[in-house]
Amino acid sequence: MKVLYNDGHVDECPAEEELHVIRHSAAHIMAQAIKRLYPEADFAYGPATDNGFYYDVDLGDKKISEEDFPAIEAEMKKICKENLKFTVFEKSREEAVALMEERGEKYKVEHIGDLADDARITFYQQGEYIDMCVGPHLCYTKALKAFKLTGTSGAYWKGDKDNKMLTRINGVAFATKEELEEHLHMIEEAKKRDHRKIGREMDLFMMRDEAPGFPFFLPNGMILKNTLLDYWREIHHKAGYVEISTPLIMNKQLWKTSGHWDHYKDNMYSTVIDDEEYCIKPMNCPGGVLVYASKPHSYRELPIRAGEIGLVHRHELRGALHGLFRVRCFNQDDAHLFVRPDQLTDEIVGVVNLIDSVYQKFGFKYHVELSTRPDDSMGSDEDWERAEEGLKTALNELGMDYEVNEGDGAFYGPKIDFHLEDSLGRTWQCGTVQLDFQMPINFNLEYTDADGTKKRPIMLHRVCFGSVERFIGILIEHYAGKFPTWLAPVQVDVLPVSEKSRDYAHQVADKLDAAGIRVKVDDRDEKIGYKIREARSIDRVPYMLILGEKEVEAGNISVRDRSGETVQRSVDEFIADITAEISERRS
RNA sequence: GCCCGUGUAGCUCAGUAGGUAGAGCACUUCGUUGGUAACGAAGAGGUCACCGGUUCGAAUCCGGUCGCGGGCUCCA
Repeated sequence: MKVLYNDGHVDECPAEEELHVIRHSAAHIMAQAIKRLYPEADFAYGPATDNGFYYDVDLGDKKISEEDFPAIEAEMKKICKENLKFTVFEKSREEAVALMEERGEKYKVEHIGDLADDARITFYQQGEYIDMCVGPHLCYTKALKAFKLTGTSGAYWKGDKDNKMLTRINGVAFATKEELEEHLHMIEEAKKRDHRKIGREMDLFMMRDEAPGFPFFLPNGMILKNTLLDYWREIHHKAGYVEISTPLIMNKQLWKTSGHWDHYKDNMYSTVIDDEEYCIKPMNCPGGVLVYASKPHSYRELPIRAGEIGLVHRHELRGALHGLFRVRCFNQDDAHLFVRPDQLTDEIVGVVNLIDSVYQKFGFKYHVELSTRPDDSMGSDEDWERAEEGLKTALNELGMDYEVNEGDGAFYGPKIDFHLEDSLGRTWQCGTVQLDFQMPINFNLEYTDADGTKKRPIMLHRVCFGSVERFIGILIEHYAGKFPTWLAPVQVDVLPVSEKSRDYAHQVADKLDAAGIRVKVDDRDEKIGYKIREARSIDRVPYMLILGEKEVEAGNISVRDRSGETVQRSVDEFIADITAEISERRS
């Protein structure tokens, strides 16, 4: 595919960049269409995205909603059909400002002001539409063949909540109509995996208007949660962790000492007890610190790795709430490590490896970010530099790829974040390792070193799942509710064909139950096809036992797995196999 | 918190021009004893999110509140 670069030359585009160019050009063509239909439209940023593009636009008093999409798409198609030629030209800063002012593009004028002094300022033009852009772009509008507008939303100018909110119009674009159709179909399929939908169908959890952002876990969801925590306890015990539990409510003075009151109070719930102010913990660390500080420590004891499944409450903005992914109370699979400086890198590496092993267990794709010092932070520059260096050293030692997320660290220290994908490809922060010099200072934590002097330990905060609730949401979408047997709330559904095999079904189920298998009997007065349908599409059980007169007579069972394959087996054989599958936590 | 959209039975959704509500599934009962993705019939179930306004009359129109959805901001 030939594209137009911003120095004016036309060249073959590297294959891996083609879609990006198509999508970016689609944004320009959409802007042109909108400008034709809404002359007052003032455009801000309009980049390509993973599957498409968007343009942020200020429409003054006018509004664009999805109802207007057919008209905009029709105009875009018309522009494509006109087969306008893309051209490019460069301007000096003054000329650029003059051009954009003349065309009433105030956001572009502001953007020019933000560009580096030596930046080349180039403009792409197709037909009457001119846009400041570094390109490259398609050569002709006809080269855009497959696109669709997908929605509108609000977006702050330059991503700053103190700025004006613009209208963002999103679209998707592909090289061919077939790929576009395939993508739209994929999105439809992905929506069926939504954890909110599956959570309801499988009776895992529920939300109520009476408690927005505070999930209710139902019996099936509790099995899932507890099974995950059993796994967590096992691997943490092996990795040398101990477990503690600290109070949900602690007095306000503690949160002042920790720094939470100064840096996090907008997110904290509080209450009054005996006329004194108390806070509901938004994080577990101060509790963990009090446990450490409760007695003297020797250098020989370190590192101390104290785990805590801690329920935290945070006042999240209601517009941010999202199923189990963003809630107002959640369990962190937390741990605080108190380490000597010479142990730091090894401990970070150990934590990162532990998190990686958990994600591999479930087959998750993830990416890593190193988040650095935020504006609102505590502590000295030197400590922050040391801390950021410490995390980088560990990541480099592991040979791990990571992005740097400037200014996104915790107020007490920088962090390594692990981001997992949901069914629609949105990413959510789950695991994190945070390095903290501040909390040990604020609480005057010490250990006695080999030479008898008092030293300050370094503190690591870390989670693997992150939020157990969020992790469960990701798991539900990852497996589309078809959990591996060890996690499945119902592992075996026993389906008698008729009343004649009902007693036998209960006998078999009792035997499985005695072997510790999570089993259910569907002895309703329904036909076998109906029961199978429900067991696979609603309960999503790994195994069904189909028991009719044939099995009663033979004294065996028919085992139907998720693929629909059915085999005749003895009950004992089946119990032996499924027990092994569960205890090995096979995926 | 901000922008847009939205809120009718447990779930998925109809409800045309304002005249106090419907379907399918689920549920209950009865019949049916059925062999690998929906057996038949009957019944029960809703102050149409909430508050206020317009109107002789509001699920329907208007305002506010709350919830939910897609984003932004923020975050595990």
